[in-house]
Amino acid sequence: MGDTQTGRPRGRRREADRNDERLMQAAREVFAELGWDAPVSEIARRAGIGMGSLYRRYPSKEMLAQRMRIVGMEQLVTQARTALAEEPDPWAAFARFLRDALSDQGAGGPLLPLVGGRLPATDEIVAAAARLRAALDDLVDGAHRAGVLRADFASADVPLLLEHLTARIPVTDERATALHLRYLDLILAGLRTSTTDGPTALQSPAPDWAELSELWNAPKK
Amino acid sequence: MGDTQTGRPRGRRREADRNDERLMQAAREVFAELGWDAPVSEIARRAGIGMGSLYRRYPSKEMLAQRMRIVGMEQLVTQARTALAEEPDPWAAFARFLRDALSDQGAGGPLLPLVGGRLPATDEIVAAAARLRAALDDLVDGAHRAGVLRADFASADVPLLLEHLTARIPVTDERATALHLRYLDLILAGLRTSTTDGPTALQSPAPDWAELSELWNAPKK
DNA sequence: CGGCACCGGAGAGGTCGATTCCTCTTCTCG
DNA sequence: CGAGAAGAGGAATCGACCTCTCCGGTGCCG
Repeated sequence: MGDTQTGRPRGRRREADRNDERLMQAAREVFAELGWDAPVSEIARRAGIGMGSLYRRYPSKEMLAQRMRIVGMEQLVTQARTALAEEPDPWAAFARFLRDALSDQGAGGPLLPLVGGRLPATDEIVAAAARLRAALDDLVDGAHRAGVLRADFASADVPLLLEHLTARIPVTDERATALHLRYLDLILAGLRTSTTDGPTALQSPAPDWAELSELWNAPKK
Repeated sequence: MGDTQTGRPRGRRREADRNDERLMQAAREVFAELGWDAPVSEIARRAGIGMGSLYRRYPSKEMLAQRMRIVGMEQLVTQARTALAEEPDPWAAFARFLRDALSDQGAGGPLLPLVGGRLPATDEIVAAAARLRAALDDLVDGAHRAGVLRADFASADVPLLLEHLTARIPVTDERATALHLRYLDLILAGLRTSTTDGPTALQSPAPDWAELSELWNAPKK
């Protein structure tokens, strides 16, 4: 059945779908590298499609970015769930997720685009954020319960950490990713509970998800 | 004597000097928050001076930024030297320097501006970078020799770490600094040599100063 | 083979920012 | 005290650049 309902896309229609994928891909890369100010034309160029096609699919730059944010978050959710499912050890799952998120193997794009916050919050975005939160909670709670992750680390720290770790530095994508992973290793070392260290409590309070959503969404205009 | 030579600045001249300080201060803040694309007018606004005055002092935005980079680097050098002088314990000195650099107490500005690399390298910049390197080498070597800092951490990691840690997030300056310090604590925990952990070697190779200077300076045009 | 739906890309119109220019103020000095 | 220098301030200039629209060309279907 499945195929019968929508009909397997063929010809022109198939190209449109492929274009859409390339678009998301390109948008991820470009926004990650240049930030919100990246010219739309650059996205089109990298996707190998014309401006016309891009704007037919998404009515505005903002809509494009919104969609990309959702796709990005869903990708993180998938990576979190996969890590959880494939790694029996809670610490391994946690560490693997962070590494996957940074190297972003699935998408091929070198960086992940939590991107230009300060866009109006769509219902879809809110929903995606909720799913992301749930997934990260699972990951972090699991590690906490296993006693391998320092207790003063919250799940809301994860997106912020990723955002810090993906700081844009003007080197080749490959080297940038390598450096990101290097510093992730450092942070993982600091995150792991060690029975020897006592006085290493974090001094500033953890962020919570309310703070994150304020940070990600425009002040409800 | 001393005063006789230049004459203690008075009146208009004195105001000009004060303006210059405010300018550097404002530039630090604004560039730190908005990045290289920050409008010059915003810097002037925050410094409380007019565009005319700004442009009489610095012939272009680029020159202004260059000077600011030098001032920023010198400030880091001072902080490093101070930490080294005032903290007998190598680890304490190292940690204190990083904390100082992030909270930037001396300047009053909330963030430090390693800023928009990719500007042509002035001789002055090269010299300042060399002094910075020397200071950081001292700090890192001291900790290494004391055996309190993991061996695979290089002095060239310091500027990169700072750059990562100061990732711009759109919250109040105070909260941003708090979060930066939070993640610094995490990294410090990971940086400290612990005799218990073996398998935590960093996977990506350390950066070196040659890489940094490429990253900071425009490809000699 | 004709028509439709879609593609790519040049260009209109508008925003925004670096730099300049001109006016008004504050000192300095004879 | 008045003229002139040295600045201060900020509006106006001159482009650069970007988003989004419009249009001629092309491949696929019947």
